[in-house]
Amino acid sequence: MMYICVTMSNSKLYKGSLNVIILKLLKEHDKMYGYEITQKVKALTKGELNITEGALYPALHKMEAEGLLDVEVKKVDNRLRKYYKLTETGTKETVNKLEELAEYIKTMQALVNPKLA
Amino acid sequence: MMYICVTMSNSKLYKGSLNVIILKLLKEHDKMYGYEITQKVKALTKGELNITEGALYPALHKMEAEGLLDVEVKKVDNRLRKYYKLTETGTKETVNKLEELAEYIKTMQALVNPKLA
DNA sequence: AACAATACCTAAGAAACTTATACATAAGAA
DNA sequence: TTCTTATGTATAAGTTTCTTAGGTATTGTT
Repeated sequence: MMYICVTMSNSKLYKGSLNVIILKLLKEHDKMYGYEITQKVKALTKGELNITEGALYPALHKMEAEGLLDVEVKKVDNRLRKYYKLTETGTKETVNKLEELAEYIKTMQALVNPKLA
Repeated sequence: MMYICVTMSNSKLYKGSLNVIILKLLKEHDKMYGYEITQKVKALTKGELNITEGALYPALHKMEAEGLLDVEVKKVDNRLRKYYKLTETGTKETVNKLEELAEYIKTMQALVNPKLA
């Protein structure tokens, strides 16, 4: 049997949206580890958005370096997990980034679909 | 007198959104020149989105090279203008890109504001 | 025994921006 | 008159952020 994929199998991320996705997930779920984030995004978007590890891990490390995230390493089933959670600064930043995103989406909709504006 | 800017004076573009903005404007206005596009975007978004020339002109050139746009040079008031318009391919591409954007916005809203999904 | 899933990581390269600069004309203010 | 602003084009250097492609290691499945 053969299936033909009709939908965009993996639409490209728009630049900057990865950070706000991570922040939002951490805001909702308190603490998460990298692999968990990739699976969560996949599930929430029904497979439409696939966060690649090559994008995710550097992003997490950077946000940690910027003081937005705290890390806690745990060993589960003899495998390493790095749990990330928002710092106070990170929580504030999340609010800002979410506002920015909402604003941006509104702006884009006004541009692209002016009749609804 | 001193004023403090409260709004995002110039929110960064999300990667990929510039192309679809250009395509959409050309779909609505038949033909436009670069400077006109920057002014139009500024007006439509009340100054919130400023398309920089360093982003715009290379993008126009690339879309022309890809066969999405046709160019027509005109001299107005002794100044050069390059009018761009959609080719047939460009028109089709515009439809696709607009669909993709709508899809992406929906996905992001589901991620970031799951209560409304 | 081999493969998929889980879990982390980085390096090389592409792509799309920003910033800065350049050139040129016209209009308006100092 | 000279300087700045607006109009109009363009490119070069640098940054950020992603994709692609690898690497390591454990556990569970075929």
